[in-house]
Amino acid sequence: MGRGRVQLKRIENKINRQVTFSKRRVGLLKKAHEISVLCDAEVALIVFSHKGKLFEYSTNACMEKILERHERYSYAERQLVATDLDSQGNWTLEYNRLKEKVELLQRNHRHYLGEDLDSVSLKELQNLEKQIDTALELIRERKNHLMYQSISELQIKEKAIKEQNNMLEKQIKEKEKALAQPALWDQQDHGPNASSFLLPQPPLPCLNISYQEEDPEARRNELDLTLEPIYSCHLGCFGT
Amino acid sequence: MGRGRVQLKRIENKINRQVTFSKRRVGLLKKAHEISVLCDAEVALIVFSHKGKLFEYSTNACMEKILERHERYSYAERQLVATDLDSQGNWTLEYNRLKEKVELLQRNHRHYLGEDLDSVSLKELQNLEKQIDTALELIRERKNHLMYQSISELQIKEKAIKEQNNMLEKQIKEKEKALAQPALWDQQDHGPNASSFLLPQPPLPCLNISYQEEDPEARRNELDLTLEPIYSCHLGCFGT
DNA sequence: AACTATTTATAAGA
DNA sequence: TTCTTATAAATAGTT
Repeated sequence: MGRGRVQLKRIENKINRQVTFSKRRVGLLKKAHEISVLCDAEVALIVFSHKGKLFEYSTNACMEKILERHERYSYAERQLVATDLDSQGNWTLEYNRLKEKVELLQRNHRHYLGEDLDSVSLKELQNLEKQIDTALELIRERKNHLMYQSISELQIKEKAIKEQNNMLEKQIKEKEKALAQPALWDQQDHGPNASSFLLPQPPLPCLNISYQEEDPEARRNELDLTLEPIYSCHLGCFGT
Repeated sequence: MGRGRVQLKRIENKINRQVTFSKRRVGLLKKAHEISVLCDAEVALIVFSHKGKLFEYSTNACMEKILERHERYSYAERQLVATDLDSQGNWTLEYNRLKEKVELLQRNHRHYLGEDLDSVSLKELQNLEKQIDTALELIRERKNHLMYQSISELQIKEKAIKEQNNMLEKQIKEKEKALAQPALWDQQDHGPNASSFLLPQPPLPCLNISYQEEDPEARRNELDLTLEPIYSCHLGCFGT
């Protein structure tokens, strides 16, 4: 388009290149806008001149949103491509893939350990962070489970110990009664009280067993009620 | 270019729009490549079709690098613009930006609630799911904190109650002693023992206070030791 | 997807 | 830079 054909190679004449850049830049941005409007597409166009000056166009002027979308899309695509190749059964490809994969894994492994991060961009770092977060989720789930158990057991213990307290207090009351009527004590109360003094534990095991049979489920449900609503919260947003 | 002028407005005929999109998309990508080569410029072009399919071009196929460069550039620019506007007091621009932002936030908010997802592709949905997972982290952190507190408190309680048990058992022993020597009881032990019978609680508050002053820290550190190693675990990776 | 009449983009020149 | 103009390229409507 213009006088004479254009060869697709760098224009060596500096002035010429600059002029062509200005003209084509306008044309490119215009076309980007046109396809965006005509075809209801979302377009983001970024152009850095040779000198490093930035020119950009984006549908509805929300560059960040489109880049964000691209970020998400290309991340997901990478994962799909990886699984796609699995089902092809091409062994040469498979081998090269495996080699690449090993390298990737090693690199990732280092990244997961926080090493070799010089070559990792901020965005990639952010992604890395996310991935690690996700990995943590499983661990946390397990941890949570253990913690719930721990709480349940502590609560059971607590109950049992309280029960034991009550028993002991009752014994004290009995002693008090006995002391209040010292005349009767010699004949009646001596035997039973001596045995309960030597063996104060018996009530505890019995209580433990009965609570473990029955209470843990109720306790866990109680805790779960405070857990579930959290998942319906909605936080965070794309835009800055 | 073509038979008849084109009006710059959305093509309502669906088929027509799709065809035009295909044609113009090729043209646009070609032109992006041309300016890149001819003028030694760095170009990144992202196009999402109406249906959400991605098409992209980037100089030397390094999209990430260019987007990063843009990120850096536009961040610096934004700060300049921000300070500029502050001193200019250009409220119209500011207003429009705010309006855009609100719209964006609202759209995102709906997506986070699972509404309005018709225009969101499967891949984007998968990513959205991930983002929500990440948002959950903060909530879980808080929850964990509360759970640790709960455990600590239960353990403190447990200790205090056990302590109380010990006290009560001691009292029983004293009673036993007193009963074993009924002759001495009338003159010496009556006053003190009666008061401890009427007020069995006093030892507990004292213990509670001393534990709350001193034990929680030790307890929490104990728990943290089982927590920290988890964060240094390395799981998951990019490729599958 | 291929054709073709037109419009549009732009290279070169001023 | 901007305008002009000849010409190459892109593409809308059609087949």
